[in-house]
Amino acid sequence: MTEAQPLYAKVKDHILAQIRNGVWEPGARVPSENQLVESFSVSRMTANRALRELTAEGFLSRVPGVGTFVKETPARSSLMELRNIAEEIAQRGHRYSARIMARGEIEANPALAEEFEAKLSDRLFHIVIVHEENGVPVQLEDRYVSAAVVPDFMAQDFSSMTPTAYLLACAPVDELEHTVEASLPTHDQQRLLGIGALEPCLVLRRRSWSRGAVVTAVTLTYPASRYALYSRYRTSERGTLSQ
Amino acid sequence: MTEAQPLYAKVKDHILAQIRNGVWEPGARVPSENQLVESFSVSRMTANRALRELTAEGFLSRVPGVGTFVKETPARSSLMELRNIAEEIAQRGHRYSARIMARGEIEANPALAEEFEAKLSDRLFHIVIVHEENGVPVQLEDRYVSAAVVPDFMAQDFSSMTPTAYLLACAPVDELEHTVEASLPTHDQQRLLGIGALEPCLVLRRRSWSRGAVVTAVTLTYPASRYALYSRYRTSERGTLSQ
DNA sequence: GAAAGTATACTGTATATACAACCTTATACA
DNA sequence: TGTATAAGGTTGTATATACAGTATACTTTC
Repeated sequence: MTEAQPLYAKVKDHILAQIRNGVWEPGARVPSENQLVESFSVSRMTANRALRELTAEGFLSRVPGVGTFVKETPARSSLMELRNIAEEIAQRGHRYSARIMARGEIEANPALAEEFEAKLSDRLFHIVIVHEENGVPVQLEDRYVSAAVVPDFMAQDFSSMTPTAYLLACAPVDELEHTVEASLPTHDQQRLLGIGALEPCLVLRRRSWSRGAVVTAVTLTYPASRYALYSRYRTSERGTLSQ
Repeated sequence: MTEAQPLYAKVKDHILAQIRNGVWEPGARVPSENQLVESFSVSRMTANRALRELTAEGFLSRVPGVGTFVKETPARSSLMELRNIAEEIAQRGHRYSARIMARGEIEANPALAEEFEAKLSDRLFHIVIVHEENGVPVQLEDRYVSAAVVPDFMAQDFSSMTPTAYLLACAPVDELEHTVEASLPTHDQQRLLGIGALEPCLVLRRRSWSRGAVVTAVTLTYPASRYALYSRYRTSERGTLSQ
């Protein structure tokens, strides 16, 4: 967990933490490169790299001759909010249930290592859950979790709290990646979801990052006839839409 | 227009150009830092910055002790942004083309009237376009547009400017609704997209509002094998990092 | 008092140098 | 033949140094 971290990453983390904890509000001035040189005992190039990367990542804005400032970040709603499927079903007045079909701890294979931006020897938790609405399977969750980031993951009781909810409570998400595609179900998926071979499925893949590390990678499979993804939101004043 | 460009930017541009022009295919090896030092007469730190930034931007992948390689970039579309499919395809260095399969003006039927929150007598434009990447259909666009909001819609030449781009220029979007589902293609869709009956499709439905009125309702159908929806963003950041 | 000049602080870029970690390949040895 | 070992190339990080460009505050000059 406590890996040897490069110096520039330590500086980045410190600044990000101040922003996340609200110590430095949007618009606030961030220490100059020379001040960071003093307080962290690093070279100016190292401080510069930390500030430059945070700027490229959208957290800061810099003005030559003036200083560095926390960027204004209006809230954005997204198509893919991290919604809790249990709550969602309950909200519709239906009965939620879950069946855990598999759980274990494995070593990362090459594909998983790349997905987690980690090494081959790293350990991952794996869990397969079928989520049901009124007893009918509506979502197949196939999830890998970094054991380094969330060591206590397996101790949880996922019939009472969904993995999504638990992970959100453990590690603040600061980056999300989604891929949505359509596919016909495999034999396993047909069996677990109780659907036919010709029923198309939505497949949503999500990776989430916390403090620069991949926390979890999950594949959610929805039978098309029982589920659709939906979102509706207002765009902010300045507009989140690019052409 | 030829601005004074930093050296690291010149190196970046050169590498990007080779990738965009297809000189360096995905997976191909990129010159090492020391080779760039030689050919560009820069210091290794400058070459390193160029390669590091291109890696952060998703164009390259680097392996310590081995080398730097052009990253594979699968066909993906951003979920959150209203992006122009023509630009998206061009950005991948591929050829974009479009075929208009139908266009006309109709009166709203009950279903459409409800969708547009309008009256039955209201007039709507209808257009069906097949978007192609390197001559292969990748998206079927079935769009209705409010004639009241965008009276000049039909006067446009949609082989040179996509409807999305035109509508964005006409009416600022202040609300968006998305639905994503999976389905098997209808006969018409099979014919228009040139796919088989067993190829599942992603179906994205979008409604957009401007000044309280529905501007357009569109159904986009993507063959699963040729396209996936993609988004990646930082939760505290404004712009989507689509790459 | 206003304009011009000056000092200072800050960011942006570029270089030379150094060392660590990693991977591949060739070589020496058992 | 198989196994260590060494060598060389590659990326990753860190430092010290230098100079350019920009904005602000202060001082001088008219």
